[in-house]
Amino acid sequence: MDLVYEALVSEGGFVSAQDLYRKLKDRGENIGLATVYRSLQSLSESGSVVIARGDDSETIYSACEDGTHHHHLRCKRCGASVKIDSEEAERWTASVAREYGYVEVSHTFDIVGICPKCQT
Amino acid sequence: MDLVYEALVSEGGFVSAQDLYRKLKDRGENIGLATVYRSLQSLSESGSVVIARGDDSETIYSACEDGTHHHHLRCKRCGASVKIDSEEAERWTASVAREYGYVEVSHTFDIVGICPKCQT
DNA sequence: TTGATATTGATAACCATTATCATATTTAAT
DNA sequence: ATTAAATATGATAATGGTTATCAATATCAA
Ligand SMILES: [Mn+2]
Ligand SMILES: [Mn+2]
Ligand SMILES: [Zn+2]
Ligand SMILES: [Zn+2]
Repeated sequence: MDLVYEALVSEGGFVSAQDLYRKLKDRGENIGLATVYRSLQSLSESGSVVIARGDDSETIYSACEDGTHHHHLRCKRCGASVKIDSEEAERWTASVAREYGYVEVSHTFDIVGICPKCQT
Repeated sequence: MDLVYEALVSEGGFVSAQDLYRKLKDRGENIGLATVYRSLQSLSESGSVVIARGDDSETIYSACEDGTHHHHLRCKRCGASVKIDSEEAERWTASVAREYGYVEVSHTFDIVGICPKCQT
């Protein structure tokens, strides 16, 4: 668990469970894939890891200490992400939900692009 | 292809390929699961079907003739969805992308709640 | 020390999706 | 209408990320 969290923190951005597992193994750690999944799962439940869905069918994870509601702008090349303020978008979703009479409305924003460093 | 499209239209909202397949079989149609996937795939490429990712790991599809960029507010109970105007959110994402120097930025909004009909 | 409890790693199972392939259907040319 | 090539279809196997299982190991409290 601590090992997985460390590795994820040092990763800096979003990474898949499989990739994280490979990197840990390559580093010589004795760890199982199931443990990586389990750790990421409980870390996300405890709020220190955020989850997103990459372009493909892999779930990707990133360490994020901030427990308050926010979103990320993520690089599709390297996985780097920046926390972004979303007040404006929050108000928009709330007003849309009200307009159509939907309740218990939640949302997921997946915003991806190419970060400054990855631009040739 | 036409059969799949019809079924999806009559469905009204979002539904998974597996569910659509089951409903077609229950209706007595002679169709294969692969054909359902293939049809939904090409329909989405031709722009008459939109794709989203449900809470679980299933991809869900909905007939949507509107080829312009827009988003949906979807009911997590019955799959019903309403097309929503997102100009405000579009401007927000564009400004965020500019602020952090990200280019080629695209986004996916998944906004789900409980529709008026499904509220007890 | 000892016994109960929780964690771990290896591996099998799961399941949505895709690839394969033989058959059936459509299309175009003769 | 015949025939041959091209395309679409359904059945089924394969893929791959994720989860379940389980025996072994570590942790903890008497
Ligand atoms: Mn938000
Ligand atoms: Mn948009
Ligand atoms: Zn980058
Ligand atoms: Zn509903």
